[in-house]
Amino acid sequence: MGRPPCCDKEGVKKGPWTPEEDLVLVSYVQEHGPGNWRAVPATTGLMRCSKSCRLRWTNYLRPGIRRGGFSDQEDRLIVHLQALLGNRWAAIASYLPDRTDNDVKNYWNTHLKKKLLVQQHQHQQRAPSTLSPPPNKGQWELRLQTDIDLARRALRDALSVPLAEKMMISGTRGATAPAPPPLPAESPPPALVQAYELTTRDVSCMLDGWAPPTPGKKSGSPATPPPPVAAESASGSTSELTECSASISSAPNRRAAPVAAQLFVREEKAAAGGEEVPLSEIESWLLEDGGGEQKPAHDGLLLDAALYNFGF
DNA sequence: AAAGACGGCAACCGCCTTCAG
DNA sequence: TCTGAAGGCGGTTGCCGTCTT
Repeated sequence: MGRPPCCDKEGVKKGPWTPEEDLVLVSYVQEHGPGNWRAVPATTGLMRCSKSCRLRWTNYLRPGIRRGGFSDQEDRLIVHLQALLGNRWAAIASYLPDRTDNDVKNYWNTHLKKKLLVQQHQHQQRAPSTLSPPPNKGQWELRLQTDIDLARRALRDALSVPLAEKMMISGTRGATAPAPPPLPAESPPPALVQAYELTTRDVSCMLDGWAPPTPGKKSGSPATPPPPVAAESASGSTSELTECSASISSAPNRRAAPVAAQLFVREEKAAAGGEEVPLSEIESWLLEDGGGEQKPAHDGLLLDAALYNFGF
């Protein structure tokens, strides 16, 4: 015996979501919280599969999502992480607290991959010996260590950018999101507001004051307590963006603790003169070595070619 | 100005893991 | 303990807007 079926295949609507459907879904989540997606179609009358509802929420309607306008820092972080983790987009996106795995994946496939190929091609023309025959075992071990060192250094670099810079949108690349409308006086600063894609922001505004319920024992991280940021962000001194990041990190079914989100809050608290937030284990791992410069050990390292030729 | 090519991205598909019954 | 659905995730598709000819 298993669970009852989530939804029958017949009569399920496909294709783009309408604003009305979005509104229904947002209202449901506002009332019940994210999760138990199989109940959404039955409860709301939406003619959508539960999976489709979850996808729509996690990728577009969830508060705090930033669309398009990837910064150079984000570019670098994605490239580094992709080199280290491969196409594990969910893991990569966990280091970009306001990005979704789908967004990162699309951005990689449509922008970064091409950019990387061009840069690699240019590098091969400058130094054809770069892509040399595979190394022997000793070299391979050295390579692996270099990969790890590079990734750590990259993460340090990317995550140590001043908070204000992180929150700024470059506006020179990626999707051309329309400029947000004028904001009321009590709204967050423009730099923060720009972080939201227009339509998503509109819907997200409906969720003001809403906080995700405490994750149940459902899949994901049953033994993992919510990150510190979730509770601390409710202090009122933190920005809307921080709260969004916190709500993301504390959302149910989130497997990896978003380190970047924690760093976000640490930096913001430090900037505001607040108390020091303890370093997590991962942060400590990232930041150990005292930020010492590490040089690539091999010319033949493909990762080196990717990273350094990419202009990083 | 029109038509075809191209690129970006939202959404679907299918596989895998987790977990409820 | 077993079964099968839910949820998560990465790959892929197809629509739509933009660009080029």
